[in-house]
Amino acid sequence: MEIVSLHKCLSDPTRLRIVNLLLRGPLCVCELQEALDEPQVKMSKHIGYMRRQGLLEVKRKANWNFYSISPDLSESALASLEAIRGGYTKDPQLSQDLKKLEHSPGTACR
Amino acid sequence: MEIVSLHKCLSDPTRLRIVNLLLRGPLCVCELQEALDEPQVKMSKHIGYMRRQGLLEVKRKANWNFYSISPDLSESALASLEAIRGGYTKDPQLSQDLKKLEHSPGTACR
DNA sequence: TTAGAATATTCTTATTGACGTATATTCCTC
DNA sequence: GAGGAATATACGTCAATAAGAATATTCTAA
Repeated sequence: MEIVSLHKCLSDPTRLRIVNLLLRGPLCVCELQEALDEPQVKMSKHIGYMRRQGLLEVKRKANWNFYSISPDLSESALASLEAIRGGYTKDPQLSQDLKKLEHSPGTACR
Repeated sequence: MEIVSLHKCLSDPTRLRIVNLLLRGPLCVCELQEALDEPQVKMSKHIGYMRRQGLLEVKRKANWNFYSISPDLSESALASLEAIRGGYTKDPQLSQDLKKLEHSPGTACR
């Protein structure tokens, strides 16, 4: 994955929030949607963007698409992502998203 | 500095090249220009962009503007930049820029 | 005080990106 | 195989960005 492409993925608030959650493990679109409380089309398009850039990969299970950070990333790319995971949890929005995800009442996809 | 703003700065090839060089220390515009071999206006505008975002700071010395990575960055932001410094020197363009900078025949600003 | 060097800004144009509405696709279940 | 749930795509619009040409600004030095 291109360095520039990685940072393009991280340069939008919604995408940053998505990546922040996916750093904890694969999630289905509906889980992301619930955690971020954003319209379906918005989520889908940002996810599609990151998929085209090679940052995300998808696995289909029955009716649900589970997305995760691509396992093919370079060390450098992973280091950039770790910077988010580690430090940016101080960001109120990002940490709130994580809380909401943890306390989510369980969605149909699990 | 906003997380998103930092990544916007890193999401353009020219800006990435500039940051890559500035991670080694302050440089004057003409040095950057020579190392990257890009038109003056292009350099100036990208530098201005990063300055407005809070990533760069400037110190004027006589006729020259020396730019450097802002010292006010958060730990997280610094970690993101370290990811570039450390790993992305594998990138042919970025490492070539560094070489060209080191072997530069000395510009008037020094 | 003028010429010139270093750098920034303005203007225009073309491209990309973000968003919403509506619609399509895919798969499951009955 | 029809209906519905989960997700993606198409289309139109508007804002942001990138690039080059031309011009402006700021400082130095003679």
